[in-house]
Amino acid sequence: MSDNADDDPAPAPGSARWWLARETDARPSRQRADGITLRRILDAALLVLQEEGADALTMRRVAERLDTGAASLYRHIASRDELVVLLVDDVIGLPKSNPIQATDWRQRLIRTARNLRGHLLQHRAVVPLITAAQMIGPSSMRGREAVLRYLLADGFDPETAIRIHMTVTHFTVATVQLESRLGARTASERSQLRALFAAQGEHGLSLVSDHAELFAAHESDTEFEFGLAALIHGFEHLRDPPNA
Amino acid sequence: MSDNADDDPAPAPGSARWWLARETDARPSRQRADGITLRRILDAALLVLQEEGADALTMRRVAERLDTGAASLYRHIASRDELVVLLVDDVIGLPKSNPIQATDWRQRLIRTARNLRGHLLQHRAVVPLITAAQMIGPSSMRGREAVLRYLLADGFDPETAIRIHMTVTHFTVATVQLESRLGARTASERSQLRALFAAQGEHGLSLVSDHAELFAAHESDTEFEFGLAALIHGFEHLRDPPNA
DNA sequence: ACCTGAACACCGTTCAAGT
DNA sequence: ACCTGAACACCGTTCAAGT
Repeated sequence: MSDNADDDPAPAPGSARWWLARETDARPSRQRADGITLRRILDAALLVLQEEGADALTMRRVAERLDTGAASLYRHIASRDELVVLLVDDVIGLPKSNPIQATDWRQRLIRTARNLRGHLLQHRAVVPLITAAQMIGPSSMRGREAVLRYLLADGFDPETAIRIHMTVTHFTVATVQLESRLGARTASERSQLRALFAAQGEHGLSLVSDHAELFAAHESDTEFEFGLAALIHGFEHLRDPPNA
Repeated sequence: MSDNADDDPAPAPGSARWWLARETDARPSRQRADGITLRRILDAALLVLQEEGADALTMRRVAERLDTGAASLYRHIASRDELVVLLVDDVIGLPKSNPIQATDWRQRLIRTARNLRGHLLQHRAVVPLITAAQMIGPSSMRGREAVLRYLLADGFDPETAIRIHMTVTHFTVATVQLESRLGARTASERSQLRALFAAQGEHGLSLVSDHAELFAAHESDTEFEFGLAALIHGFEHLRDPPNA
């Protein structure tokens, strides 16, 4: 009789329903004879991703690293999509971030965002795989709790605190994500970029062409710091209750 | 003797070198007998994407729409990657945006960003395919020229203007991108989300659990407007020369 | 000269057959 | 009962054979 999706037989990997089902089913999953575990699959997948690139992340290749066939992986995960979701959450949770010491909420927000950015940049390979759907896994939840704690302690009301947290987190992930496929820019790539901007004059885009040098010089580190500083300036106007 | 990549035989689709090579080779590409053109391929691809989803965007399926075989597409594009890059730039360029009327740079920035967001939301299917690499195609370049024009006219120095443009554009695209895989949230999905947040109490995350309702209620429209307002507040502090 | 069917080297996933 | 080789239904891309 239900017309919602609560009884959908197969929730999409990464969705709230999927994570919930996962908590419920959290059976210890009796040790298999062959010694293959979810942990080993995730480790193997991360290695494939880092060493061979995104295109190489196939069930067959991961299985190869574990000296078995692709079919064997299906005893531990239901699909390749699940593997990706679990891998992303796993990597997001890796940094045993030492608690952030700072007296000021602005400083704590900035350091938290920089920590996340630094961590993501160290794991560039997984960044393109991150979607909002995956940012509700256990690792993301732990990060949320910590940020929420200090924003509330600093006098923000819960609604504003959550909005600030979401905005900064999404901004940080997104900045890394949009730059991740460009990779580290070589001098040659930068000069190609300058040439491309300069060439736009031929299509009547004189301003883009005139400032080709500045566009080519644009650094995503700078953009991140600039945007983060602007956001935090903006948040001060929205503080509640005002510090008067 | 060159140790840079300028003579790399096959630049990656979407890279500056690739776009540059495309401008140079801009031969009119003599009409084929069968009437298949790049234009028709892009239109067919967009239809496949919108009607059948991301997984259906295969060379075979696009070719089917044009009553031919996959091999025939390779006379017009070099690879599937090229198709995706061209499709994304094509869609970004679609809106014949009527020039934005506003007296204030803040208002113009806000309307430009909202226009872009609205346009992307109307073409959700292509959003996950956007990367920074594609945002240097001809359509993006045209948008850049327009934004740059009014920021410079409003007294920003070129470096700041470019930074503001890049930050707002990336923020806007990224916000849509992170939410795009969640799709329109149904009441059921929202209640699942609330349940997931509420369940975090069992893992010691009491703040996340206590505010489950607020997290589940979080709207990406609100986040977008909140972040955009905060960014623009922040930009005012960085204006150069100051309006004194 | 142009076009494309058929083939190649892959995929994710399933399941019958083995242990 | 558990595991997995082999098969199925797909991919993107190539190229020899056709027109």
